[in-house]
Amino acid sequence: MKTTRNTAAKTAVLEIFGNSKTALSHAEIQKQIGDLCDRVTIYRILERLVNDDIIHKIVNLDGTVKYAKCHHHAQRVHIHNHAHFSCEKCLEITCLENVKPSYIIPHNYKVNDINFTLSGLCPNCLNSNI
Amino acid sequence: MKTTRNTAAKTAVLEIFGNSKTALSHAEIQKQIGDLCDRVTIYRILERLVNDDIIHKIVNLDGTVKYAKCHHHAQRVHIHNHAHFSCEKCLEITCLENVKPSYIIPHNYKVNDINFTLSGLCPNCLNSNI
DNA sequence: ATTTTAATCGCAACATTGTTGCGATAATAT
DNA sequence: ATATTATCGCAACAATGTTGCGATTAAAAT
Repeated sequence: MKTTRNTAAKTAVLEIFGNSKTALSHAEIQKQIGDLCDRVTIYRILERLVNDDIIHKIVNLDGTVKYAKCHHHAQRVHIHNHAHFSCEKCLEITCLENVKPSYIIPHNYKVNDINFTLSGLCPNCLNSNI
Repeated sequence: MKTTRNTAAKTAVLEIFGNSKTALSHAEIQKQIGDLCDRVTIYRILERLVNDDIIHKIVNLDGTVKYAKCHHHAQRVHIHNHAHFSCEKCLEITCLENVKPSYIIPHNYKVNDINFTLSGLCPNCLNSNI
């Protein structure tokens, strides 16, 4: 039945996500974790958290991978269909929970998951550009 | 003025794209190229072709990167705002040129580029599943 | 409280993907 | 034919992710 365990490393990773308003990469998590656990362990924790729908994986336009907390809205089936915004300047990735794309797809395709990422300048960097 | 040259390797890569109906990864191109040119050269050719708007880069949900030919429709500004479909079974990625998402974004964000990828079963694999 | 079990970990080793510097090569303009 | 310089090949490196396996350890069972 595959129970999932609470370990020190997992707790630490969850706390890091709790303190972050933006999505985090493996490297960023590792920097915060320090030598509390191994590099590989972080990969495995992230994998588990994704499977348990506690975080979701975000792939950016440039191919970089980040993770962010899931905010469940009492949906039965949990699909991460909201948009992500990737700032070209500060490189931060944020979930735009309320931005959901609408689209029409040919009937002979079966869609299981979607990825909708917008890239450009976030409000902070847009202001400091003026 | 930076002229761009036609080399044997570039011609070969373009021909491979011409013969493919789906998007191609660096590894797939390399397999077809054989030892006609170096691995690094393929990276540099892909980089150039992207800059010249001859191909566009597609980042899949799982983080894999592929490239596909651009189909220009007499637009002045060339934005790759169409959807891409990634089949979970045959792993092929195809451009859905006619599928374009509509969405509403907060005004304080400046969007320069978008990535809209759908993942699931393509028509071929959907049929063979029945 | 002690034992059992299997989920998780650390480590080492490896694979893939992508980048950079630099001297050599070759496409194009003159 | 010659000059210019975009492109190439090679080697070396870096980042990211994966796998196997014996050692730990959280949590269930006793």
